[in-house]
Amino acid sequence: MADVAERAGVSTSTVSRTLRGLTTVSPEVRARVEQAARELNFAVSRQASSLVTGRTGVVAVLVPTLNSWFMGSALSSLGPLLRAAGLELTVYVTPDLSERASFFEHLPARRNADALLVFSFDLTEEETARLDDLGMPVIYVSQHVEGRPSVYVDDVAGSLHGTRHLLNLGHRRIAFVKTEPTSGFSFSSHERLLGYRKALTEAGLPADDGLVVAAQFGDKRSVAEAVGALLSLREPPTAVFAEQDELAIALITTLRRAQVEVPGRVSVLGFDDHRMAEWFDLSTVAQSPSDIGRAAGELALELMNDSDADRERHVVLPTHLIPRSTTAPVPGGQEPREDVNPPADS
Amino acid sequence: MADVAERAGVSTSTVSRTLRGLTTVSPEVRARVEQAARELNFAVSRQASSLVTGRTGVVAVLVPTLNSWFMGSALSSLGPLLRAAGLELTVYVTPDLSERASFFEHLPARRNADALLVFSFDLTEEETARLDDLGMPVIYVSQHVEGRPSVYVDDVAGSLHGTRHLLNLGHRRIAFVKTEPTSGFSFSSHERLLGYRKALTEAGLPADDGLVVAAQFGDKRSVAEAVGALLSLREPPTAVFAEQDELAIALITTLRRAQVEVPGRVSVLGFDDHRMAEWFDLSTVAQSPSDIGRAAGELALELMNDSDADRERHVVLPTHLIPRSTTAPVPGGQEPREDVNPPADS
DNA sequence: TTGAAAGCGCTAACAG
DNA sequence: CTGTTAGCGCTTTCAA
Repeated sequence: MADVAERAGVSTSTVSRTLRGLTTVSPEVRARVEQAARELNFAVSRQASSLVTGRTGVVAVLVPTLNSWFMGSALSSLGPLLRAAGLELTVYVTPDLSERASFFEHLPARRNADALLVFSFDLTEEETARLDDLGMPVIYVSQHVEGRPSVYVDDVAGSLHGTRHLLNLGHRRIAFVKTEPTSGFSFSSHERLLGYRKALTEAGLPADDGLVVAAQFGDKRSVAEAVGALLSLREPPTAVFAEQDELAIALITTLRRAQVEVPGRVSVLGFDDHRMAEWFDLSTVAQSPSDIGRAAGELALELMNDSDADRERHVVLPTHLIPRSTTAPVPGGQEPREDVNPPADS
Repeated sequence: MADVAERAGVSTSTVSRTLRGLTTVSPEVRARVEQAARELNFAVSRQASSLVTGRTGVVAVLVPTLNSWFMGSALSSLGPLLRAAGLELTVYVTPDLSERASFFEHLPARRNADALLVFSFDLTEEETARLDDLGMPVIYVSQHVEGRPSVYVDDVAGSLHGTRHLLNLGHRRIAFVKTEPTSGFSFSSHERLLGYRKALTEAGLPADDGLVVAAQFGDKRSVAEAVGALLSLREPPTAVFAEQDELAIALITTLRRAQVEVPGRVSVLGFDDHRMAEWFDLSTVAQSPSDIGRAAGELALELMNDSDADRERHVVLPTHLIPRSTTAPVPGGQEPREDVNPPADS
């Protein structure tokens, strides 16, 4: 910066002011400084400036993985939003429990970010407490934590509506397939199961634990076992609600391979509206990760810049049922019954 | 840090040495300092330390998007690798040309990273030159640039082998469907087309431009048009090689919807071995993005830490043909001909 | 093995 | 509107 100052014939203070866009610089001086900076290919060292301002100019995100449709979409919208605000995005990828433990032990973000976005984690009390005294805004994304800023879709309502759709098609035996609980790395899982149960209760149907099974969509065997469990029930389901689209696709493939027609014999409903859902013509409950990313970024900016901002704000995004061709009326021509519809819409 | 020093009854120099793991600290002092640091919940400010050391402790990546199977997998393996080396990962997401221009204009990474990994870009000479005097190692990933460190799979060989597979099944009319050229955001595209052409030439087949069409897999209409173009040829293809798995899936869906059996009438081969490929039972040419991410990270570490390292090293990763159920012998029972096989294996 | 002192490159407060 | 001055929190000589 000293070089730039010398070349422009001014002090470093002036260079600093110019480069930060302060208005208290005369146009001619500004022009000279900018040219000098350009000629010398100068860029301000964030390290040095943050040392004195106390702001790092970076927003950190903690994610279980980057290898998912959800995270990819969310961060792809978050990134540009932050850059537009002059901020950098640093990512902590925590694929397993030991990485996670290490993150919480060292909290490397501590002094190296102005805000932290925590994605899709199911945190322990202790972990949350740890983050509380991190000294920066912490936003919980795709999950909600009491009394802390959060951004998420209403998973309960989403699966409530999804299940109602199946009920309205006349289905009475509706299974729910959840992902294998990879301890602490998913939050929505419970909520979606909750919405499913709520809809059944609403319809006066008894809870049947045999209809709730778990599977990992990366693992053909586990999917086959889940399907097997359902098909071997005394009274097998006529519809399956999958916790995620990818799981739904795995289920459909497995069912069809076993000569069980979808939706002829079993309807399958997903959750996400994953990019692949359209090609599979999968009926699903849509959420928009890019909206989530954007909302989370905006909330982060607000909390960073405005100390009066509501530090307990919850931003809840909607879901939308997208009926496509993997859900159909219950086989046997049974007409949807009136009493299926809930007394009032939530 | 001063607080820690006081609490441990030593100087800040000693604290600094301890926390960096230097061996020139007596065990008892080290213990005291570590405890004090823990009690005060202290973390070193990267900003301050990098100001004096000149190293930022961050590795930057420039990516066109995060919203893809490839990027997600690559970064999911890169992230933990860097963290293990005590480095942070900052991501510049550049989804469009204006963001890209802005990145190259300001080069925000300039003084704020120790290395830059550039993913999947098709750079202009000028952009490459710009990166050359960034003052840090720049590694080109999933692309190769003459005289610069690069990590990529051998796309040419991959599609050469893929095409040979189709030839060996007796196919003679083999189409290639590429992605719409989103100017400058893909590199492998050309290479894969090249490998395809090479295989045809090898087999003594003429190049037929009518067999090469473009489509965007996000856009049903464009996929339908591409399929239409192929089906309306005087002599339609009996096999289609798609530049990417997602495109292959879109093609298969579109073909089947049009009552064109796959692989009964048309074989379809993909490229990537995307997570979904297995569920679709898609024949494909596999690459491993997580291996790429890992190799890129290792190369970056090497270039950052060892000034004698080869600054022009190219790491080329292999591809593997995975035959599944979307490729079959050419319809009509025509036997594979001997002269299809190339004189020598590459 | 430890401490004292001198900056790293920048911004902020205060004069002018 | 611009320059001077004093640090921000660390690491690194250099001495002890």
